[in-house]
Amino acid sequence: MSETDIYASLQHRLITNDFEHGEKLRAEQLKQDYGCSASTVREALFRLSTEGLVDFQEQRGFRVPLKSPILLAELTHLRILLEAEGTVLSIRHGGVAWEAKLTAAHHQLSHIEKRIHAASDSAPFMGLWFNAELEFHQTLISACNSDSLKAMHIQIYRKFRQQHMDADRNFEFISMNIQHHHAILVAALDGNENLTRQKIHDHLARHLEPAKRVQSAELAKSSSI
Amino acid sequence: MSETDIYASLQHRLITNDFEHGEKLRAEQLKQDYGCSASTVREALFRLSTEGLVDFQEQRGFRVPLKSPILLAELTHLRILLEAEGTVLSIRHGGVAWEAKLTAAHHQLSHIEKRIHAASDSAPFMGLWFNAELEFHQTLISACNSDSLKAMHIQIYRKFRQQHMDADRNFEFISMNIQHHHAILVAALDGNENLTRQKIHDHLARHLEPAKRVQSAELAKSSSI
DNA sequence: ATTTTTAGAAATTTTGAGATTCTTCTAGAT
DNA sequence: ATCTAGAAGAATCTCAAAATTTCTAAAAAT
Repeated sequence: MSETDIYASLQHRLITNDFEHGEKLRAEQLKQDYGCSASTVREALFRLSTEGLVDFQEQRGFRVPLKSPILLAELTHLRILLEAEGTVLSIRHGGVAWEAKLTAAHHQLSHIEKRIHAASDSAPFMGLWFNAELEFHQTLISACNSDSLKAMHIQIYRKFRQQHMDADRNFEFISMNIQHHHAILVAALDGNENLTRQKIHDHLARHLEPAKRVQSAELAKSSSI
Repeated sequence: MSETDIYASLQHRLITNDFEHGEKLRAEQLKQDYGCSASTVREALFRLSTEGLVDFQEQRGFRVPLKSPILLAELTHLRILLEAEGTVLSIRHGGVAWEAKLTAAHHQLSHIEKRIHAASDSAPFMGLWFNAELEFHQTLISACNSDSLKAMHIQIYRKFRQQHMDADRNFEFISMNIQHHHAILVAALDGNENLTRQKIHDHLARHLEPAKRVQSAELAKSSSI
């Protein structure tokens, strides 16, 4: 297993909350999991720290970041900013190929969400849902013609997931999600840029405090770049 | 010299173009510069690769990213997006303290730019100008109440600088810059959010191809989050 | 009872050598 | 002349141990 594989594996474990928030990450311990030396794990942890998925302090090692409602709100704001911008650009440059891809991604996600909605226990579906949800949101911005924007978005998305991996399993949430995703799809296929921005905002703003939600909605009305 | 110091030093060297674009970065060579072992340099290079300031390929080491007009355009777009958003938030939350800080930062920058404008050779001022320019743009977004937005901005800014460190030395550029920075300051102190967005856009859009500039201006008129 | 000191334990950082992989160069075949 | 195979050389990657720093908790001092 190479350094890059270990990096990818740790990244996945961090965003699926395989570790506890605040937990110490010791290279000497983690090397057991991967059958390699501590230095190799250390290199991977350094990369993850630059990305913000791991906290690093000199001479006192690595830790999983603590849970923070403030951070979650910040990340939500940035997701709204980047996804709204990226989706509008996709509407302009994407063409039919993008519309087809988006429809497909939505269909897949919608299918899984309906199964969760019907099932008594959503736990076994969470892995599938996770992938489909990411795929849908990535497809939204996939035709924006900016690799930098996409890279920034996935980075924010990962930190968002790390902060927010629970409470996502109740009936009401899934029910709302189905409606939200559908509203975004319809607005985007219709080419209605402002409505698309609005629906992306509405979808993500549920992760903000009620007070912040109003503030953010106000901002939505102002003009941007 | 600790790993963190080496990381910071290499970061600075990379964004001031101390290395050639495309140059190979050998840990075995760089260790000479810092009097440490190759592994320590390697760890720093890994961190920089995650940040996008260094390209990494398994089994073929590290390289300084090539110059790319496309990448510069993408980074410019993201700077406009983040700085416009951050500045509008600062206008709302900053209060008098922020206005004072912004005025001070502008005064400092303006002073240096006027000296450059008067001088025959701008080269000796570039270091000062670099710091003052970054300080001004960071102060714009400093009261946005989002450490995540600031972190994202500095990351984009560094990559922008790495891509764009020349051609910044001619008369016309500095002359325009003085006007641009002043226009942003006035609009921000006036609390005029839309005008501030517009001026930030105008200031940064000079790094876009003429065609892209129009496109970007259109986008500026649409509403955002 | 509270604070400070200190010695031992534990964790982190750094190092340099060995193993592995890639690149370049050369000789022979097409 | 071009292409391929193989060997020599160079760079990269991995690892375990040494050096450094921090942490813990018991003893001493206030």
